[in-house]
Amino acid sequence: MVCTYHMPSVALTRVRRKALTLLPNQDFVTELLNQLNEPQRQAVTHTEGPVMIIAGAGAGKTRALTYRIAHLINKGADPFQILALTFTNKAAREMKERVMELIGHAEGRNVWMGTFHAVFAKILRIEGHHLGYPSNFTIYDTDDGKRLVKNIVNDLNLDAKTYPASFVLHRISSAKSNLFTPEDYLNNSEVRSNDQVAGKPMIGEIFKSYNARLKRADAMDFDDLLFNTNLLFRDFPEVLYKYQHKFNFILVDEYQDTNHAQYLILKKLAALHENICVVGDDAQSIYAFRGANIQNILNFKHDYPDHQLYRLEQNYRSTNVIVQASNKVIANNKDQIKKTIWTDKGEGELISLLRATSDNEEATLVVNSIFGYKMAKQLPNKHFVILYRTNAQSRTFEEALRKQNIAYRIYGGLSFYSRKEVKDILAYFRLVINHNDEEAFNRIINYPARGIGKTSIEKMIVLANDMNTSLWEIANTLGSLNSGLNRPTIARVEEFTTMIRSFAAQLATKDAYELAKHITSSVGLIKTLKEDDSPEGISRIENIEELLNAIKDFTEKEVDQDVEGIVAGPRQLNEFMSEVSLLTDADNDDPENTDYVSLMTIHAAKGLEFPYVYVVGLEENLFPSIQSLSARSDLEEERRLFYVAITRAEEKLTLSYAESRYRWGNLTMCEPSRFVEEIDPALIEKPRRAGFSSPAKSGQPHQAGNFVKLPSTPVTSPVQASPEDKLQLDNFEASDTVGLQNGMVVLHQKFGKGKVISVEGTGPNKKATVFFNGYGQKQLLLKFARLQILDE
DNA sequence: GATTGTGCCCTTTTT
DNA sequence: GGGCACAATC
Repeated sequence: MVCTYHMPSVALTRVRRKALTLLPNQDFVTELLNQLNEPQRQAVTHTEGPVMIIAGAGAGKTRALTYRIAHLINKGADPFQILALTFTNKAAREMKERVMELIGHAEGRNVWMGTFHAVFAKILRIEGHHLGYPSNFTIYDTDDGKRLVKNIVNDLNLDAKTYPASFVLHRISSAKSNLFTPEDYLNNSEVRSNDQVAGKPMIGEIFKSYNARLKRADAMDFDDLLFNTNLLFRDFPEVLYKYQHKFNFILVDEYQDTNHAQYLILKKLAALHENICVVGDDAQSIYAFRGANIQNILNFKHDYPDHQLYRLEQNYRSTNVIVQASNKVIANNKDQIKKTIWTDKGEGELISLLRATSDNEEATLVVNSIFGYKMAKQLPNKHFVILYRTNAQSRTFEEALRKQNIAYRIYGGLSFYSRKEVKDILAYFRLVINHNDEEAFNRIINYPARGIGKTSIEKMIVLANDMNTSLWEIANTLGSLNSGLNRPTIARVEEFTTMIRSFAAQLATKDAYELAKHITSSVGLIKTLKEDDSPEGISRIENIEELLNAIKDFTEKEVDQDVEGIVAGPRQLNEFMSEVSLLTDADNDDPENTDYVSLMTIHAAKGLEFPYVYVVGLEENLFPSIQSLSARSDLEEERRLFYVAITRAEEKLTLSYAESRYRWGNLTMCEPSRFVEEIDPALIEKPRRAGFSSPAKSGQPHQAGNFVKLPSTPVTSPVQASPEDKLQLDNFEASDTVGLQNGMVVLHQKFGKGKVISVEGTGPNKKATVFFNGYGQKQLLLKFARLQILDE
């Protein structure tokens, strides 16, 4: 955990001003700088004034940042005065580790290093009272936000189909990222007419209510952390001055991904010293969908006319084949700053392209390829990563890896902290810490069941809305209100609030683990879960145990002293909770067992590198995604995403696609992605496919890159001959299985003889359900299955 | 009020 | 294929 929040009572004014004991060590500095190339060295040693570093993929961006921090401290800068902002916890942690390696643990840990959200949350816990927030405010995640929007849509008697929670929330998020208040939103005629045209005129009203409900719950969503920080610095100059003064040196990673709110905060913070160094690559901007604004790179040039620009164009990561392929791909984008990325790492292996008939076969092919390389070259699992566009694609690879007994780890997806049972327990902790947290209240008031039903809760919510107060307040004054609840129900609600209060009373006296354990056992959740002895039920209990273990680790862990003057002591539950809300699954690495194949979305892979990279699911409508095809800017973002994907590879890049894939339980036809065609064919090895053999079964995996090629399969590069290829396939289907009917006996190259159960769909989507002896029922796309009719 | 059953939407991507 | 909201039934 990088950015640790500590007790808010410890004010920043209790400064433990460190004497600058570390004298510049000339040998060390020289050695440090000798490890850099010329532009890197210039960027690192140019410490005063605004600096922008435009760095290509693999050009040593992180290295420049970490060395810069080390160099600053060596020159005598106080680590407490350095602020380094990243976009992911993982990036922040890695940077911190590298800085500590360079200059030692004692100094390195004092640098303020964390994600925008984590650092600003920390500041808001200390300063939020200026804006009317208590220091124990809750951070609502997307899930909480969606529930709240749903409730509001319901309360306003709006149609849930016209106002889907995720859509509304996205609009609200964009508005907040651009610093729109609900009032700004409602008064903006352009926005309003957009909503009007879209048939969703009430979004502004929902936004207004959403913000009011957040405030009432003493809660902020992710966007509020930025919005409110900006507000704080805008309206409270003395607070701004304090932090301007504190952060003498500001460093920002992945600057191309900053949104408008982040841009303005940075501008304000840096205004006093103007010692701001931003590092970015426009080609790797992949977060425009959540408000990132590449224009911020241009704004930087305008805001700081005397800035110095450094370009890092030498790629140290990848082979020439990979660098050339990525240059070619990104050249298709109109919007870009021209760069010439080069490497002297040597040509390297050609890019492999795997073509599979189905998503399952794609997974088998990829995993067999991994297995082959592992065996042939004796490589550890951690050299491999499988990258995909959407989280949903992980399943088939997971299964294939499990079959081959290869250790793997999935990043993202349904994260540990978003599992229902974990969220339930966390809701108890949240409510204990912040009684006004309504999402938590709603979640657990009747879970486990304590006889407080839906109608009772509805009545309380109506009361809360009428009196504009929190649910907690209503729950505590039910006896004196004309609530319409019956006496036994009121008694049960009172029992609940009394219990929560008794937990709260122990916040200060028990450490995080003791209290968490006490709450978990007192509320009877484990007991409820134990009644379910299915595998899922058992895994739920295990997850809760895992959560308690995590809290135990946290409690025992040494306090990271990155707030000045912090008093070490047993760590408490509210400290744990303030960290957990900004955590994602990727932040839970098990240090004991690190040798696994990684599976993650391309977004999650940004900033990482692996020797062997598999980019899978390269199909039109999946990658690029179907939503991106209507606007050029969206398509270009997808292309940048592809660029990010292929530039993760150090030695060997393998691309794959499937010709058919299950989506939403339906078999869909796929065409290879246009991105594959954008790579110079000379850089790609002839495509291979596994044909219809079943390699996983034999236990005899193929040698690296040596798949069975079936003579009957037309093997052509999709780059050169895909139309022709398709034509052949179409003809095949038309001539051979056009008259396929129920009850016919057919021959399949892999499954053998089978009987047709049903035929559905038309044209290229025509498919048959066939029962094969020994294989069972299969759904086959006629276009690919090449069924031979034996008998009628 | 709780439990079980049924239809409906879903899939971008993350802090 | 699966999770979740709503409906029907005890």
